[in-house]
Amino acid sequence: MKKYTIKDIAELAGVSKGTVDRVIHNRGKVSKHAFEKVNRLLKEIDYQPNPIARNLKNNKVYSICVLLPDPKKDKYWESCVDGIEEAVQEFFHFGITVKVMLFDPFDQKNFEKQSVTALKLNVNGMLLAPLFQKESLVFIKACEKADITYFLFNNDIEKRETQRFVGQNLYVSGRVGARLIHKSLKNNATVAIIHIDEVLKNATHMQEKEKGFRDYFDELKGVDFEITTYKLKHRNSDNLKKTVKYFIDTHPEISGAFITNSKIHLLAALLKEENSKRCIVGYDLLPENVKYLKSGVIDFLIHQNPKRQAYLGLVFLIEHFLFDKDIPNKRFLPIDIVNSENASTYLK
Amino acid sequence: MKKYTIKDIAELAGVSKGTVDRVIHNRGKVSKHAFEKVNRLLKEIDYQPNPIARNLKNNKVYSICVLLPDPKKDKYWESCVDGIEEAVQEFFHFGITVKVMLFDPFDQKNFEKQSVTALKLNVNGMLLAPLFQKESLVFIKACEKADITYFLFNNDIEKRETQRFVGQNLYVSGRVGARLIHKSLKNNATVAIIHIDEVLKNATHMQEKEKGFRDYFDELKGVDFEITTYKLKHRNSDNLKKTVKYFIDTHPEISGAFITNSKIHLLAALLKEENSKRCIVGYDLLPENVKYLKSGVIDFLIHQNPKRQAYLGLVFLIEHFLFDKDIPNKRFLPIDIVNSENASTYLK
DNA sequence: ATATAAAATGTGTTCGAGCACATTTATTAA
DNA sequence: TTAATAAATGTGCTCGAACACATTTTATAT
Repeated sequence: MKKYTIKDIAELAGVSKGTVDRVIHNRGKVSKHAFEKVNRLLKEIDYQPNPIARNLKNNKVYSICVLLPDPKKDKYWESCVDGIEEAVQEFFHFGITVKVMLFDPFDQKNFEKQSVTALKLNVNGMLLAPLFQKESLVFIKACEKADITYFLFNNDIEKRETQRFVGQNLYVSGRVGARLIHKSLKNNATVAIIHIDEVLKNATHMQEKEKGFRDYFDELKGVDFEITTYKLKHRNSDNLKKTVKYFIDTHPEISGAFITNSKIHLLAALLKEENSKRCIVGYDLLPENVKYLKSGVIDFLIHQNPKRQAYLGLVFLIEHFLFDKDIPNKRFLPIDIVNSENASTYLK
Repeated sequence: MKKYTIKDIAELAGVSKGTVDRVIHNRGKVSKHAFEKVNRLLKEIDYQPNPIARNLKNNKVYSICVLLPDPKKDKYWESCVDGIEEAVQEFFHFGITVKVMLFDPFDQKNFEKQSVTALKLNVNGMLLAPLFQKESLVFIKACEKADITYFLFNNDIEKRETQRFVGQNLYVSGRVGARLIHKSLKNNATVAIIHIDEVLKNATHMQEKEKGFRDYFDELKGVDFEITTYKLKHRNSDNLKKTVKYFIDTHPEISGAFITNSKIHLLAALLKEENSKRCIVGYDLLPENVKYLKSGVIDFLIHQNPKRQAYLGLVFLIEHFLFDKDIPNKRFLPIDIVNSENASTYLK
């Protein structure tokens, strides 16, 4: 398995390396005869340019902006920063500049403001967690207009032409939660789907999870689960706690609960002791959540792997710029089920 | 954040790049004065050589041998080949040669024979799945003597000085299985640990899983699980089926079963219909196993990710040779819990 | 036929690290 | 002091792709 270089191809075709280069890059200024001869050889040999040499000379500097929610406002996003860091480290020598911009996940206006600033940075690529549907769509259109290559992670948005997305299939994710609760509770039980502190207008991802959850139970035969959806929504965290407590006190019949985001610790904090007759399933390996998982209050967490999502999204953009790789269409990541025993294997 | 080159350092220190090079690689022939000046600068700047340029010139060709069980004899190993393929593809241009050697996982003599052949290949590195404890230890000693850098994957072996291993923590893996069964069956049940078709003398990995499984239940309070270990061992697959069938017929009281390897489909084939009062947990996403997972006969599979294990093991060796990276000590991979709903997210 | 433009092809430099070899400077022996 | 030797330092080439620029060949106009 020989490694062919441009020089090898040139010699085989009886031309100079300049001509081979022109053929490879379609720069024109090549006679039909030479073009065909070289092209045939390239195909025959399945020539792959040496990626090492290719990037040595590369004096271009590509800039990418990552637009994601402020981890201070929602800890879920903390590990994304690690993933971005990792990718930056990995491609440091290739001339990649990454600028991280944060926005308030509870404030559309702030997102709009930050996205306008991001556009002004005049970057080559944009990695975005499109929390707000409508505003994100506007932003993406603006990126297209400004010839900025964009990529989405965490959640997808509807009504898009392109398919540039990395993350989990949230519908399937809801089904996974349903299966876990079903297997734990057996037939006949009262189950709650709980959306905590979400702006539902924009949170189609919550709805996707709910749909998957409900579909799973709808498809079952011979069992009788009663499923109700609850929305606990408050900005103020003290208020939220009161609401959750009230909710728990007034719903003693619920034996299974599916909390559709990482806020599950707010509910777990009020449940305290382990109860093997109950099944509580939620999302994400926040330290708070893992604590309740290990103490047995939470039974399962679904790991959305935000770190890997951010890492991969960034790497896709970088490799597109550096190596002309195609940007992938909808890359779905594994949906990891975590219990008290395997939690530690996912943390670092 | 400027990218410093050897030339930059040389200019700053007022010496030639040759001197800087000698300092970096400790080749000597440098005056104390120059050495210190350059070294101070290197540290101050935190100089990192450009990995691209570094490998361009590299005319050395490193060879690695992968010694793993024949996937034809045990399908578990099939996906390892994909992982190896992936790594080879990724590092093709860096001058890496990989030779895969297969051995019969049920025949120690064959392993010994193949390992002797492998040693004769005169490779730089060796990636090994050390199924047979004693023989593998002998082989590793031989590698050390022949100055071959080795790395282990899938299972570790005892009594080694070095810690070069990538795979899962099998003790933890057993605990994960136990937690799944515990959560599904609640208090009081009869549970079986089943080792199918294993040569136990060498299969310390089975024992690790069993220990984790039992420890989990031993640590529980106020519950009464009865746990029994069964060994179903036959080379001939027809015989095995008969044994399994006999086992099932004579143990109707068992409501939970933990099968410690990928052979779980042999048992599942005889269980047929779904039963929500039962909990069957096993290992690995073989097509056969996934089939029974989706039909509800198997409740959970623990994914050992052999593809990633082989991939990472190979990459560690390659990066050690190419970039002088340290070989990692015991890299434990996540233990993935798979049910009927998230299975597809792990398959390609 | 010859000048001129256009097309095709070839040549040479660059990127950064690594290493062989050339050159300069310091040290020791005669 | 000078020659011989050792130590220290500098120079220049290589890897493969990319691209600017030089040169040659072909086509077109006068």
